Amino acid sequence: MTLDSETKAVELPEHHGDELRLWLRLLTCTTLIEGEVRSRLRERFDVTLPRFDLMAQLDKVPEGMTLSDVSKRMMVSNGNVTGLVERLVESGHLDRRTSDVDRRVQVIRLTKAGRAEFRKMAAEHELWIADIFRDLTPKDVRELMRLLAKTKTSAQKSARARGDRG
Amino acid sequence: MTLDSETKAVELPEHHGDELRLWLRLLTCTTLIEGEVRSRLRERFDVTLPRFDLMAQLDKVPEGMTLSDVSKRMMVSNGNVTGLVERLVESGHLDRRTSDVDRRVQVIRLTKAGRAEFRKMAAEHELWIADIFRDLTPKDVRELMRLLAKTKTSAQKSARARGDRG
DNA sequence: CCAGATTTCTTTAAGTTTCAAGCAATTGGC
DNA sequence: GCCAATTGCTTGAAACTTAAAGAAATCTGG
Repeated sequence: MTLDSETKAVELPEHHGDELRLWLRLLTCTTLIEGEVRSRLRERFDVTLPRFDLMAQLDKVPEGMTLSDVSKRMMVSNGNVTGLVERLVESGHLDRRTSDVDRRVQVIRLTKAGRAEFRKMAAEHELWIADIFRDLTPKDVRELMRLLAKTKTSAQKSARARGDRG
Repeated sequence: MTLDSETKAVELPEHHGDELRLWLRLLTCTTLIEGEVRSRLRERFDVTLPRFDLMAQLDKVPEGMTLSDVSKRMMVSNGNVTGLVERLVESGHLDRRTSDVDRRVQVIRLTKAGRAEFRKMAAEHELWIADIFRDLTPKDVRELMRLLAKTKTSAQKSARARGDRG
């Protein structure tokens, strides 16, 4: 018993290396895919990933969203969205108007041109993603979906437990 | 048969929604965890995530690495590393010297102080990660590792097939 | 040896991102 | 109605990021 506790001493203060390796692998996968998508978007459509992401959010809601909504959905800061929207309005992709009921609120929508351009990009984008995940069987995909859902819940719980607000 | 092909028409041009949803979920998970780690690093140690990541790379290799090595390992651009290293040398965390054998090459290492500080941060960091993944069973972790490995390989293959270099 | 190609790193411009501070509008309690 | 707190957004500073172009050193094949 004494011997046993000695041999295991190195990993005694709890063994958390597996979770760390998992996190690094998750990060590597995402970085890899994100970089690939970013390259293709630039090369094929000369658009940045953040702009594409913002347009993707808006495409789902024809009646438009507030900046706060976008900010929450994209999980980025308010100030970030302000700047992104500014440039997309400038380039004619977005339409922006102040809410009638609350003059603090800015409602943004895709313009007709913006929507058309986004749909064109989104169609190709979907094929890229399919190609990137080509080696995964439908069962792999289902299983990953399940495990990532569990991961998300776990992470959210951990964040909430800490205090959540800085 | 004619009827069948008509009813399926909407999803005929290939069905790739599952992969897209999987990608979005993967991205959500990573963004969520990354944000949580970023917050904690700032709050607890007043350090940014990129600096922590760079120091983590260097901690694994006491004899030091070149900027190119770091750039490849972190999957970020060369210019990015140049700036990061500049600031970390400035703050005394990194030591930098020109290689004797190749005067283009800059070798960087953690200073004694830098290493001590990193080790302190890394110990807590590992606990945060363990907490974030708390709900996953050891089996879940193994399974995720396996599926993400497969995903990584698939994504790399897809990137290579495209041409890889922009 | 030498010219051209390659590699390593830096620089530049533009854009993204966060955090913190601040302003304006709204809401809620009294 | 009024004041305080909250909410929605903007601004400013600093840092991060990429892509592209450039400088310096090395390598390669004559």
